[in-house]
Amino acid sequence: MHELLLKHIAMHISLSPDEEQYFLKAVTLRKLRKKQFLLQEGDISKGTAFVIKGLLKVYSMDRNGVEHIIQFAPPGWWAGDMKSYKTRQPATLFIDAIEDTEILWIRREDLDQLYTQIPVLERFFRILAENSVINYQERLIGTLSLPAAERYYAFCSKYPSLIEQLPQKYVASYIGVTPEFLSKMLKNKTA
Amino acid sequence: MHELLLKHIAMHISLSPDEEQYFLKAVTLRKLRKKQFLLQEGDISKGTAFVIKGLLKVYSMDRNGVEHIIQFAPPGWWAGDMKSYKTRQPATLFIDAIEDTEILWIRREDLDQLYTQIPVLERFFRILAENSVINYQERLIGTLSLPAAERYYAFCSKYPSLIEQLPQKYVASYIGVTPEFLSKMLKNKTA
DNA sequence: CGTCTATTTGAATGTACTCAAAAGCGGTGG
DNA sequence: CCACCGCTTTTGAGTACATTCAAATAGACG
Repeated sequence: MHELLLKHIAMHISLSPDEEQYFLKAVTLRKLRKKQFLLQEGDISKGTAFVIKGLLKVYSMDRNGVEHIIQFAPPGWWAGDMKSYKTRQPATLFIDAIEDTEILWIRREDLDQLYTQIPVLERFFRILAENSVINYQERLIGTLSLPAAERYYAFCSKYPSLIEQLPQKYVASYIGVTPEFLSKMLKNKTA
Repeated sequence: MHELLLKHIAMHISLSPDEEQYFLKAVTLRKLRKKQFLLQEGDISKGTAFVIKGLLKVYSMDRNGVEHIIQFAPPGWWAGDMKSYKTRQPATLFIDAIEDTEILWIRREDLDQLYTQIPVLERFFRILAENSVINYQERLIGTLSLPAAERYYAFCSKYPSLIEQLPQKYVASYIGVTPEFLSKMLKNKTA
């Protein structure tokens, strides 16, 4: 059940079997039903989730009630509201399950402790955060410099499996257009 | 000359005087003239810069030759092409000096060594990267959900000192509009 | 089936862009 | 110290990409 997490960690750092077990003790399995919230705006995010099954979306809601998806989290990905997590302020993001999902949950206090007990975990999460920076930079450049059609194709080639799995309107939200516009766009390109 | 860097580090972790000196040994002062490049597309980024004086911009160039600024780096900020730095692939970003600038430069090999010699530096750069993630997330949400005028006001309130220092066209690039459009926008709002 | 949600379609609209040209501003050299 | 040059900002007209709103159609699920 936790193999995916250990494998994921082993991609970046190496832990002794003892350390692995110690780390896993801090982690709890949680299940979310489709449409269930992991976090809502106003909550204080008390931990971080590692998805092992299913699919989460992380999004903000604008003042017109429109969702803007900033991340999908399929198995092997982390999801959280980093700002709320770090500052202990109310979240500005929502996280919910697109389908029935299982996550491994780590509370902030536990992770903070682990950092001192297994210092190499600092490296692991440093690398994770740095990779995340790279991703957000590239996405930002896309929204600043590419038309919608090319953002769509970039998404397709970057996340081919998600395209098949996701309702089109979520892809529209992610690339930053209305569902209506994405629909028309796809029709024109095929014709 | 290096006080700003030590002060910046001390905000997040504490180093012994010995560690501080050891860290500073890995750092070299470099000066850039206005308009001089620190990094160009195609270069392989061999290090990271901490600005102590002046102002850098980090940007990408689209196929029409238009700059899209992804970050300004005034004193106290870091600048680099994280992707090229980590993967050792040719950079996709440019970095140049908006005005005469002084930076402290750390090469990747030296920083990698320092991570093992002063492990708490992992924590420092983890925190830095995490804060960076928060920033990019917020900016992404802005570009997805706010009209240009509000992105402009958000920029003004977040970076009041930069507004006075920067040519308007760079602000336009950062918030993701053409200089012409920003000019018209400001005229209308004042009138 | 029937209901709920997602997708499609169309018409009207709006926000921001392109291109071109004029005006403003700052620095430099004569 | 003024004149000129280069760069930034402004202005205007025409255009394009994407949105809004409304309604019809299609799919999925109980």
